[in-house]
Amino acid sequence: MQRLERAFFRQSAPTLAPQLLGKMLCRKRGRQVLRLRITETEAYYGETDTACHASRGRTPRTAVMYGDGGHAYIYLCYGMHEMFNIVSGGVGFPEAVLVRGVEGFSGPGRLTRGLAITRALNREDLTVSRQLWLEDDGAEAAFTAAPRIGIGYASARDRARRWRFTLRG
DNA sequence: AGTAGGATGGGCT
DNA sequence: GCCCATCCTACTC
Repeated sequence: MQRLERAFFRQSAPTLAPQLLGKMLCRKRGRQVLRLRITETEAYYGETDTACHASRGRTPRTAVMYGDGGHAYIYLCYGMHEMFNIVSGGVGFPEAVLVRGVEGFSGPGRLTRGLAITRALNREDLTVSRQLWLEDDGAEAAFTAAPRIGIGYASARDRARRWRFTLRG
């Protein structure tokens, strides 16, 4: 088991998102560590991506996306669902990968509830955290690409982008 | 200071 | 397929 480090997360979101498939999302709970394989991701890429929260510019909420790759961006959706994103790329360009599914939990709201991932972990540095991190166990990961979910407000061009990645098999 | 709407999910028809 | 719970963010006045 190898913890994923900074250089890996500094790739652009559309490149990083499929590479996160098959990696282990690790969450410490008491004495135990839950390790669940990532099965579904989505890329959100820059201020010009009208589906990305940063499309309206930098705000207190989105500031973490402008920071270095490898940090957690966690926000509340529809007043009840915590969404877990991994900031990608380098400093200054806002982008992130939404983790939409892990083995045992399909759906971005369900997996955060199942792993007790809340906004208390917003901005957590996943390269050094003892609470939340990622590991590579060397598994191969074939995937399929499709349009992103729940972004009807975005431009037709951005709705059509195939930036949703699902583990095949 | 007030408010519209959202990167969802479960339950019912 | 439709409805809606539930609350924060960001935009408007």
